[in-house]
Amino acid sequence: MRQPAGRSARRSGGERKPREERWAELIEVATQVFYEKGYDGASLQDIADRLGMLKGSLYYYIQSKEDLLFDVISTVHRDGLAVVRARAEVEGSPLEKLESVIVGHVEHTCRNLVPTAVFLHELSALPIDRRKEVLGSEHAYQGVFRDLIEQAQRQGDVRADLDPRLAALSVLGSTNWVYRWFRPGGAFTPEQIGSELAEMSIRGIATEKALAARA
Amino acid sequence: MRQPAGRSARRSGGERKPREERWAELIEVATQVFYEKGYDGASLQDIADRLGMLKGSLYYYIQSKEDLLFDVISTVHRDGLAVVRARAEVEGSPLEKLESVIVGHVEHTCRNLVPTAVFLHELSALPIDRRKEVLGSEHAYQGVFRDLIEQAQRQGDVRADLDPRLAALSVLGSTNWVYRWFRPGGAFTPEQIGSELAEMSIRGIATEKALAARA
DNA sequence: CCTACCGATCGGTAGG
DNA sequence: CCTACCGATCGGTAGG
Repeated sequence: MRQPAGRSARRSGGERKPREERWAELIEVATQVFYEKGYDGASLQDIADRLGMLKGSLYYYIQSKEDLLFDVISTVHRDGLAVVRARAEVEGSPLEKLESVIVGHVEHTCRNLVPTAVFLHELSALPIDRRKEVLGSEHAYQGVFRDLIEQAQRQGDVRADLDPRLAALSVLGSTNWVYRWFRPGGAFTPEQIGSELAEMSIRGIATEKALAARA
Repeated sequence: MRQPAGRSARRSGGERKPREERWAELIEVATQVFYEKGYDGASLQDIADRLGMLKGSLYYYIQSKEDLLFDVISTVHRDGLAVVRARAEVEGSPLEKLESVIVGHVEHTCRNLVPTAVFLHELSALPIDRRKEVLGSEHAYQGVFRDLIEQAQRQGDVRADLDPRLAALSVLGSTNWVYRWFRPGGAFTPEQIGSELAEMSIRGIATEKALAARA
């Protein structure tokens, strides 16, 4: 790790910032620009402009444009996965866990709208090996939902005739879609959306027995 | 409308085709390339290569790259909207209509996977006026779902405490998401997916009374 | 449809 | 971080 050099000429007279701090700014700006223009539509020039540096100077921090996308995507995916896994491990029945997982997932999505949108839109811009590095072995995210649905099904809390994969995809669709319409300060809070979507999802797949016991 | 000129030199010896036929090929190829690479990642060179013509020759058919995207997107949107509107008008209760609309929407999505994916991913690449031209006044698509949910709610078939907008977005999320995981020849047929997603959606929002009457 | 081009911009690099 | 640069490619055009 090289250290930034000392007193060279600056572009707009600002103080040079520590590497870590500048890196954080870089990622924040890159996230925003990828969100607005898409990965391919965004240029390093756009990003450099907003940071007040020259395009070539970005290579002091990165090896390639792709590094920026990878950081944005892997961070939001790792954090989101941690949220749902934590909620899948607390005390409770599988159906109760699933409800909590859905709420956590939706709230995390609302609170990380921009990086989540980049993740869901631009994952395909990563080469396949880095894509796998992000997603982990198997569909980790999807697996959390499907496993809980299967467990709930064995307990008679989810309808027996339902395919757990299909049910998981239905729930993930309903919840992930939030990234397309949620607006901070809009008609609904993340908590409202989380609890309402969870309610609809649970009712959509649960047995009458489980629903009666819940009330 | 100019007619293609007669006997000029050809690139690979093939016969020159009628304008309409060639235009259909152009759109088909463009749809596929936009799907694979995204609109910004796709070049007119890519498209011309697959058609066996030169990049500049594309301008015999189009005025700009954007024309291609606009055609792809407006066609699939128009067709999909026609499907759900037709099903919203047949005989039946609002809840029955909604179920039919969901089935139709999902099956249309499965059978038009590639253009649907381009629509859902690249709409934002269109300038705002052409975007509005595609979507029509207000959110036409979303409106079909929301209106039916509101009507069903007035009849006591959808839970009274549910926000119809939120419910519509939940259903649209679950069903639109199909474009990300459906594979022709995979584990599920479009009919299966349509009927299962509809079942989950209806159960998720309906009152117990309506569900009992349905069975 | 092809020939033959153009200006602009892209991601990226050597050297300091 | 800046200076100064490169090869490649982009969408698009004039003229036939």
